[in-house]
Amino acid sequence: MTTPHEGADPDSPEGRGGAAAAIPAAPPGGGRGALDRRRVLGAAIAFIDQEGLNALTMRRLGAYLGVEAMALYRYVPGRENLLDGVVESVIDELYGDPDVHLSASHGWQDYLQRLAHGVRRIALAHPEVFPLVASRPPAAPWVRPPLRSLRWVESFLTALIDSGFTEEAAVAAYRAYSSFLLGHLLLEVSQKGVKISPEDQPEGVPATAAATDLSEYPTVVRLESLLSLDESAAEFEEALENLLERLEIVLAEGRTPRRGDRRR
Amino acid sequence: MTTPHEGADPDSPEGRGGAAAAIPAAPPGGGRGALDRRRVLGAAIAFIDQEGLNALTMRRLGAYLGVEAMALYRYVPGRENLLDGVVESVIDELYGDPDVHLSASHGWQDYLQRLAHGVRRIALAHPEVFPLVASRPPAAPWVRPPLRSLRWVESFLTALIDSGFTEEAAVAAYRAYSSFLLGHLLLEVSQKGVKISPEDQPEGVPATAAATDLSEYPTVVRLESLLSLDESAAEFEEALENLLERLEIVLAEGRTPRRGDRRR
DNA sequence: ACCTGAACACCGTTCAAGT
DNA sequence: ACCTGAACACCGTTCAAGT
Repeated sequence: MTTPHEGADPDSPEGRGGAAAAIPAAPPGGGRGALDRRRVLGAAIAFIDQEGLNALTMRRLGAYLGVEAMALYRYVPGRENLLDGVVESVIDELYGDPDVHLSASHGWQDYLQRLAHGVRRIALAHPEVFPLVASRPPAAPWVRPPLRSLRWVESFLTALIDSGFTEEAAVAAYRAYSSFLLGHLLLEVSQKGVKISPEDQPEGVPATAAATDLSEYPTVVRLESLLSLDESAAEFEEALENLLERLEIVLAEGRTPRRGDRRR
Repeated sequence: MTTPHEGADPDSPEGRGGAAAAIPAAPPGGGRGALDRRRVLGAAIAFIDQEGLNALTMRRLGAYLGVEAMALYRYVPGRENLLDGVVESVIDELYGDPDVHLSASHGWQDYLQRLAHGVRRIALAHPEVFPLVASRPPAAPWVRPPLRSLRWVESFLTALIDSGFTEEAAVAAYRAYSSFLLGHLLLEVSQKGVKISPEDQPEGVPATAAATDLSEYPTVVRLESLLSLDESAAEFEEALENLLERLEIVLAEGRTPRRGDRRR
C-alpha cells in the first residue's frame, strides 16, 4: 500500500517516491538574514502549520532554514525546548491581537469574550500546534490549569479582581474559564484539518482503511447527518455565554462558586 | 548536565549511564504464553503507564514482552496502529466497569453521572495514555466530537432518546457532554503525575530550569497558594452537575439547545 | 506458524574542526 | 562568531532466513 521505508513519520503526506525529502523551501520572512531564536521558533511554527507536527524534525527544520540541523543547537537547547518555545510563541500571539489587547476597559465580560475569541482564532490558525498546548508541562508547576503564558493568567486575574471578584472567586473563574476554553478548542481543532486535509490520498488509495462494522451502531448511523454537522462556532458561543452568566452570578453573590457554599 | 547521547527520549527517567536499556521486566499477566493482539496492546498500556508515552518504542515494547521488535508486526501493522489500539482498549475498559454498565435503568442523569465518573476513573488510572485520546483522529470521521469508541456514542444517544430527548437534542447533548468531559479530564491529567513524578531528578540537579522572572506577575505570585490548590474533583462535580441541569432544561422544553431557538 | 538477523532510511545530539 | 562533517546511539519497518 504505502511506500516502503517511510521512516518515523507515517503522517506526513510524502507518498511519492521521487527525489529525497521535499522540504518546503523558504521560511515566511524570506530573508536570508542571520538566524536567531525568534526566527527559529517562527520557522518551526510555519513548518508545523504546513507539514504537521509529526513531520517536524531538527534535520528537516534545519533544511527549511537552509542550514544543517546542528546549527539550530546554537539557538535552541534541543527538540523539547524547541516545542516549549513554539507553544509559548503561539500563545503570545495573543498580545499582538488588537481585539484582545484593549484590556478590561469595557468590563470583565467583554474582556473575557474578546480573550476567548482571540484564543480561538489562534487555535484555528494553528490547528497542528494547538494540541501541544495540552501536552506540554506548565511553565509554573503550581499554576494548576496550565494555560502556559503567565501573562495571560496575570491579566485575567487582575481584570476580575479589579471588577470586584474576590481572590478566591477570581481563581475559581480562571479555572472554569481555562478548562472550558482549552477543552472546547482542543476538540474543535482535533476534528478540523488535523487529519482530513483537503489533498490527502494523492494516489488512488481508497480512503477508508477498515471501516468497523457499523451495523452494531444503528443510532449512530441513523443520526449521521446530525452528528456530522459542524456546529463548533455556535456551540462555542453558547458555552461561553453560559459560563459568563455563571460567573456573573458568582460575582453578584460575592462568594466562590463552591457547591453548598452559601454566603460566608 | 545530562548524560550525553540520551537518544530520542529526553523524558524518560534513565539518567544513570550504567547497563544498557533497563526495560522493566515481565508484563502484567506474567505468563510466557503466546503473543496476540490483546496481549500486545495490554503490554503497551502497562508500559506507557510505567515509563511514559515518549518511552514507548517498538523495540522497547518488544523487549518488555521478551521478544524482538520485529515480532510485534505480526500482531500490529505498525506503531500508529498500535497507538490507535491503545486508545481504543483504554476507552473500552469502561465496559468492564460494573458501575457504568447498569445502563439507564435509573434515569438518564444517573447514567450520565456514572459514565462521566467511569471515564474520569480511567483517565486518572492512565494519565500518560489519556492525552492520546485527544490527538488521534476519530474512528468514524463524521462523528464530530471524536469520542473514539462508537459503543459509547451509541449507548449515549439511545439512552437520551429513550428518555425523551429529540434526536437533535440528544446529539447536541452528546457534543456538550463529550466536550466538557474530554476538556476537563485532559486538563486534570496534564497537571497530575504527567511531569511531577515523585522520584525525578535522581542526581543533585536543581529542579527549576530557568524560572522565568516572576516579578512581572505579582498577582500570580500573591495568589500562589490559591492557584496551586488541586480542586479538580470538586470542580468536576460542579461542572458536571451544571451541565446536567442545562440538559434537563433542554429536555423539559423539548427543543435543541440553540440560542434564541424558542419552542418550535 | 512464529520469530530473528541484517539491512535501510531515518532520528537527536555531541564535538572537534572549518571559515 | 557561526556553521558543518563525522560520529554515536538510537528509531520504524522490510524481508529473507531460520526453527
